[in-house]
Amino acid sequence: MKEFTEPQSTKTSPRSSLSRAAHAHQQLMEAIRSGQLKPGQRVRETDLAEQLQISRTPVREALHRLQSEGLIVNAPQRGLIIAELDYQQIMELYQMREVLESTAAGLAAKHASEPEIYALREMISKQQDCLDDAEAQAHHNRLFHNALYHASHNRYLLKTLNSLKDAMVLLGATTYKVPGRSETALEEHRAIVDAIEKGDRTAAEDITREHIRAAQKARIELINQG
Amino acid sequence: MKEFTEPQSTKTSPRSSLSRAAHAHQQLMEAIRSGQLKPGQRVRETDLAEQLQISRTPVREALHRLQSEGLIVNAPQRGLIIAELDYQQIMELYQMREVLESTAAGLAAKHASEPEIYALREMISKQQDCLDDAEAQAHHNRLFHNALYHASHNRYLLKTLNSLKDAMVLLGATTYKVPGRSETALEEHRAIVDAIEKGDRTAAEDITREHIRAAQKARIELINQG
DNA sequence: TTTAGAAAAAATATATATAAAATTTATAGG
DNA sequence: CCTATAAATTTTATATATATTTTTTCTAAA
Repeated sequence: MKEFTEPQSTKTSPRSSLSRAAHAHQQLMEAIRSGQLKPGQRVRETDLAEQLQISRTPVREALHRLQSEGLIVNAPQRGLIIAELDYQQIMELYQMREVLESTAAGLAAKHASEPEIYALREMISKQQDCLDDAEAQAHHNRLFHNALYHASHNRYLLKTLNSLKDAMVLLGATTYKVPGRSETALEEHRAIVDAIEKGDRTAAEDITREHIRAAQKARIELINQG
Repeated sequence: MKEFTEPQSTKTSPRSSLSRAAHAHQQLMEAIRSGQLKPGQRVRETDLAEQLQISRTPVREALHRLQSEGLIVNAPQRGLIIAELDYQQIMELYQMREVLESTAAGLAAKHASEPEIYALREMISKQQDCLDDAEAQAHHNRLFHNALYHASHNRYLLKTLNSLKDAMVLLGATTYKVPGRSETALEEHRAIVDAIEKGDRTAAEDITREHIRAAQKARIELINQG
């Protein structure tokens, strides 16, 4: 079996200060994101150890971590496989995001510092600059949401939302491929930050809830098209 | 150092079909719950391997898992220690529970099946039967909340709430030790199930939010007494 | 004393070897 | 041709050995 292609000088290649286990985890996440590893596909310690040129021990740790994150599941009669989310589970995922992201925005409206709000605005402006590139949009979108999680100043919320974000990798194509979604999402981000800046908790919650619902609708559209 | 006392035939001794790693994890959780391992205390692979009479490998896995669950943290200059939650973090924990438990109750009002509602009532009745025993109350309380999580029919919510429940172990003494808390909590549980049975989502959410807030107040009371 | 730095000690990360499970394949009986 | 069972194979779990890294201890200079 062929080894994972590891693009050299890209921003995706952070480097060797990482433990081998952490590195393996990153590589696997990236392989899932890029589609080199597809949902349902089997994953074996031995294979990965060989492909990544390390021993089985750190691979094992990475696999355990991915299991606890729900990206890999132990399928009876099949062994470890990349998790396949069915429609129901995807809806549960968005339902959860709706609750948690709106909570994060609401808390940010109460607790975000001026520099944190500034950072959110910066990200929106970066996103504005690449409205035509769906992948870049998705990247900046992730950064925005991450900054929002931090601004909530609740560590459990932060951790859980990060975990949900990772699970989103399993869904494949970004919803920014849906025509018009980029522009709408950008507007929604602006409205969220406006509400946070005003300290309007309820508005921040409501707008964010609608933002996630819109993303969910775009996702359903993508699913129904195949 | 002395070995962990492992009470034999109690309900806490599930047995050997478990992998060693899973067993180690259980033992550690139990040691934390029982106070044999206290927050801030150092935890070493080698020690545990010796105490549990197994090799370092499964101990390592258990420790990693506890780390990802937040029960153990890697303190710079000190190594692995049992996590110590400061006041702020405890508040964040209850804030998160407030959001998630109320969401779970709201979803249960929409999706719980008749047998699931029946199970909730059974648990309330069991709890009624041991109003004088704080530990037993705490046990039945955990079962009740667990059943509530399941009734929400959202796997991400279930998983996250279970994780929060585990983190609660770090808080030590149960809030059922606060005079009158048992009786009040029981009434609140009844009100929650009533709302669920009626399919009244908003009521289920509101009552549950208040239930968690009451628990938080009891917790604060415990903290302030030392 | 205090503090920087080297040496020693301890602990963790990784590799590899062995044991135990689980899965697949092969074979005999229906 | 199907089914059940056992042998063979693969894969994972655990143990142990080795390599790195981190912490501690000791020493010497300020």
